[in-house]
This record gives sequence, structure tokens and C-alpha cells, in this order.
Amino acid sequence: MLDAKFLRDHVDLVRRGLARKKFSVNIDAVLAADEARRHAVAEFEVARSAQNAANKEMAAMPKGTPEFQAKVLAMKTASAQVKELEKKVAEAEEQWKVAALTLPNVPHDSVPEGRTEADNQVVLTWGDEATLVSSAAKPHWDIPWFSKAIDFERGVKVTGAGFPFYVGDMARLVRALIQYFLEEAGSAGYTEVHAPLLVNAASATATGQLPDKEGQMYHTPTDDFYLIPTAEVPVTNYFRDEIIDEAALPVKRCGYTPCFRREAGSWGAHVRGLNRLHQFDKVELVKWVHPDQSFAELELLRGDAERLLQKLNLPYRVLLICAGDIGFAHSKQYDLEVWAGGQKRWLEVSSCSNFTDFQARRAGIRFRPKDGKPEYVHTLNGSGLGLPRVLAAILENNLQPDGTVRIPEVLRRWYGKETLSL
RNA sequence: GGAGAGAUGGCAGAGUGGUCGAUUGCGCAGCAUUGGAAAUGCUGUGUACCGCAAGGUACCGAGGGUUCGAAUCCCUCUCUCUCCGCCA
Repeated sequence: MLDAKFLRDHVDLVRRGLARKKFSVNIDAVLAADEARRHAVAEFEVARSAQNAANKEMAAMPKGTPEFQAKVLAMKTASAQVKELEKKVAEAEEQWKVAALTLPNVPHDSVPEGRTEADNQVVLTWGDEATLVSSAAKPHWDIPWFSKAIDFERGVKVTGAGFPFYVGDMARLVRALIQYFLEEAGSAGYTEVHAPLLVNAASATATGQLPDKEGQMYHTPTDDFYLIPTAEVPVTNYFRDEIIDEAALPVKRCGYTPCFRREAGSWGAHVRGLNRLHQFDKVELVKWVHPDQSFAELELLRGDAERLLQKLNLPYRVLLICAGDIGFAHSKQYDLEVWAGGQKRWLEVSSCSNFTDFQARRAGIRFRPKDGKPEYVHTLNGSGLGLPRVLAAILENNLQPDGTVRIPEVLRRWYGKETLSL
């Protein structure tokens, strides 16, 4: 959500930004709603002010006198009018809010022009596939023992498509990855939180999943909760409607959670195996920072995510997402893609984003400057990392000619062995 | 699930229809005092919206109602606590 005043004062800037994002939004309708809202407020407040003055007078008058009775009578109609005006204010405010929620965040100047993912810029490529990817590489679903270690069929029976079981050493490897990601995040200064997996509608609205992405979340109708599509939702909402001490900034949190995504449609070759699931595990990194620091903090966040892949010895590249492909709430976004040597494809394993004050405004997360009024913080988040595709890259890139998979050094502390086989 | 109690400012805690955005205490900030500090005293200390400003309006868990007027009365909901039951 954009600030009403900011929009009023910087219409052209917003118009330009949204054009860059290829969003066709009716800014004039939002401006008109704002105008109507302010008009209604002014009208109501004049009437209310008069009513308050009259009531103050009546409080001092002796009750029961004819004068008092006359005043009561006169104020009856005034009171009814005030109520009418108050109703109009509520309606105008609601209409403005609905309109304002349709406005996406404005992309940062450093975000390149572009329309689709084809226009994203490759910022850097790390690692050498010639040395880092085994010659035995093949798509992970073609590894002979794959369906025993990650059992999709049993998942279909128990739940449905996209809910696999991880069995034996594979389950252990999943756990090792979670441990590794959390330990690394802890060393980088992120405080670990273990968050609720179901959230209410207010939380889902604050982080931007509602209202427009409702169909992508699982919903529990009895209690009206949503299964989280990412830890970003509960972790960011931790500070919803709060004022954080300026001295505490930047606040850095990490959290491991399963994530649930309905992801209607688009099942096919690109989404086989571990490439896309309805339930998957992820460690998320979240930061609340001073507005002056948010773009510098984005670079640090990206670095934190990159280091995880480097230590796993997985080749990857970093994309700077173009204005047309960037998310609704995002001001600037980097995607990290790991090289899956068997599929010979880049798989997105992290999306690191600066939301500037867009999300903080929806969520009401502010800080108090040394001298002055509370201001909105800037929020950032990024995966650190999503498990299944990292797992896919490990299985494919590290597959040995004998059919076993070499486990990256950094995971052995928790995995306990050097290889995975069945 | 049953019964009861409660929700007020950063915290504690008054207020049961009008002059209450709200007594007081603690905390916090500034000033005085001091060689410096503690103690003490004084002053100040919420947020949002409208307005160029002066100023105005709203907010006592949320939403509705009664009334000329609601923190205060009524209804609904949410949450917290205590006891009982059930349970990982």
C-alpha cells in the first residue's frame, strides 16, 4: 500500500514507476477516492465539532428547564445528521482503501527495464559446472532408487500430488540441510524463531498474500486460518502494529517452516520431481531496517543467501529482476538460481527482496527516530534457502558413477556420512 | 467443552452517563540542585487523520445499539486469566 500523501505529492513518480512495472492501475481512481474521502472527513468534523460544543454547554446547564428541553430537541436532528456524515466517512474511507490496495510498490531506480523474465539481468555466475557437476549427472527423478528415497506415490495415497515422503537417509539429508541453513543464519546474526504454520486473514493481508493471491493458499474454513505459503508471513507479522526501538535496527530473524502452496495449474515437464511441490521446507531470512539502509541491507541479504550455495559447492547465478517481472510489493529483487546439472536447468532457490516501506505500511511496523514522529521501517526478506531444489541440485550434481551421491562437506556434521545411497 | 473474572496510555492502576484523552504511581526526557552522583523538586512525556495555519476530529480490546451526550448502560464478537472436564 502506498501512502495517500506520498501519492498526492508524487503522482508522476508513481505513474512512471507503475508503467515500468507494466501494471495497468487506475491511479486517477485512487486519487479521486482520496479526494472524496478528505471531503467527507472535513464535512463530518465540522458537524461533530458543533455538536461537541453544544454538548459542553448542556453539561453546564441545569437539567429539566425549558431551555434545556429545547436544546435537547434541537440537538436531536443535529445528532442524526452527524451520524449520517459519519457513515459517509466510513464508506469513503473503505472505498479509498480498496482502491489504494490495488497499487503496487514502485520499483527502485536501479531496477532494469523489461517486460518478462527474459529481460532479467544476470548479475553474476558462481562456480564451474565442468568441475562441480559430476559426469554421471542425470535428472534426479531418473536416479534408479529415487522413488524409494522420495516417495511420491505414497504421498499421493496419503494426501495428494505434491506431498512426498522423504525416507531414511533422504529424510536425514533434509534434516541436515535445515540444520545447516539455520546454523549459518545464526552465525550471520539472524535470531532463530519457530513460527506458527497457520495465520489469520489480517496477517496474510499485511504481507500481501490477501486479497489478490487468496487462491494460492490453503484455507481452513472452520477457523478461517491460512496455511503459510512462506515463513515470511508469520515472521514479518511478529511486529505488526508495533513500534520498534530505533537502536534495535536492523532486526534480523530467521525461521524454518514447512511451506504450503496450492499453485493451481502448470504441471508438466518443468515441474517434475522436486521442482515444484505443494508442501516443502524452507528457511527464511527477514530483516527490519532503517529506511536509509535498506538497499545496502539487500546486498548483504543476498550475500548471506549466496554463501550457503558456495559452501555447498553448488554452481549458481544471481539475477536482477527487471521492472516488468518484479513482484507486486517489491521495490528491488534478486533471484538466486542453482544449476541442476542433470536437468541442465537453473532452478530458483532464493528470492531476496526489498519491500521498502510498502509492506511495513500495510502491516503497521514503525520505528521511533531519536527526535520526531514514528516512521515506517523497511522490510526485506529472502530464502536461505528453499530445500527441494537445493536437494535436487545436490542429487544431480553429486551423483557418482556407482549410483551413490556424495554429500557436501558442510552437511556431514548433521548427516553423519559421506554418501547417500539405497 | 462447562463455570466465573477481566481487557483503560510504555508499564501498573483509578474512573460507573456530561467540564475525561482520561486521577495517580512507576518509567522516560529536560531543567534545577551537586565537585560528581543518588535522593529531591519542577516541567514535559500516546497515535492517526483533516487543515497553509490557527485549530479541529477520532481512538479506553473489536463491532453494533441506546442517548442531546458513552471509558461508563445494552447486544454481538475476539482475546486473556482462574477453576472443572478432556487431551498430545
